[in-house]
Amino acid sequence: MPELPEVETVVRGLRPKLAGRRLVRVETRRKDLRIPFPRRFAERLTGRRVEAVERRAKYILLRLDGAETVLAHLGMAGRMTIRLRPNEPPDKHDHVVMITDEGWEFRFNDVRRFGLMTLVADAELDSHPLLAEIGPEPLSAEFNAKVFEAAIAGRRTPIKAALLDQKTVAGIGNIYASEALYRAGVSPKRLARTCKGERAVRIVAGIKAVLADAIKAGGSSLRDYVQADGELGYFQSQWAVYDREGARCPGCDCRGGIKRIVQSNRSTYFCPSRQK
DNA sequence: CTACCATCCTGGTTGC
DNA sequence: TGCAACCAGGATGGTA
Repeated sequence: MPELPEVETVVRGLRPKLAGRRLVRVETRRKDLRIPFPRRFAERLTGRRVEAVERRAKYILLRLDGAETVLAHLGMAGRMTIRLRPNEPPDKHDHVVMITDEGWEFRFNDVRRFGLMTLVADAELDSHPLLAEIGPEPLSAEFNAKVFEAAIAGRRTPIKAALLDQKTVAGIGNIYASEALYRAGVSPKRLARTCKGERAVRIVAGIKAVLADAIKAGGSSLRDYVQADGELGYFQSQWAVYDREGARCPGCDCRGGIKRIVQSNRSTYFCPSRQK
């Protein structure tokens, strides 16, 4: 899926067209995605004002008037776009369409339907099952080496798997886990509980740096991901290791180049000579 | 707690 | 060219 940088880019694209606007027409075009839409979802949104567009972890939040929030996740292949395109028929995989009072058309397209969109009362947002267990925002000051070390203390799982666990830290997925560990010089196979002290400092710095760089580039585009205006991100050209099996490591002259291994059934890429 | 596997779903790519 | 197998940015729930 879109990981944190891609979701952040989508949020930044949606915000100028959605925040402060009223939804004059809302349509769901099937009854569920990963989970069912709430009862009368479209009716309950129609006429509401979007007060803010925010991100938490990989979730997109449309804060509505009336103290409710649309909580949305893009899954692996979800796209949210917003354009002026009157009367253009929806695509087969456009599952939600919303029109604002200024005539902008929002579409949630998701071929694989691993995404979701639901409606939550603001009072229940923090304790909502989808959000309650999620760890700190990696780009916030509250995510630091001390907090990170505490989160992984005692865990016998490989550090790569621990980074994919949203309880450890929010928003990291398969691409940025590999990239962050490369920047940190830490092997993805190293047990989480051994990533203490200087290693923890380097991993936290690696996470923050790679996510910030990726946001600057508008995220990574391959296959499904596009920004809210349909443009492509370009961070994939800056990947050091992800999807680069056999390529030269950009940081050293090691012979073997980038290696690919499988952990928890997901591909991991790293440079064995730089990452210990 | 942990590892591991299957599952949801579609479509693009690879290999025979 | 056809077709089947495999693979994919996520998350969850079951098993051992």
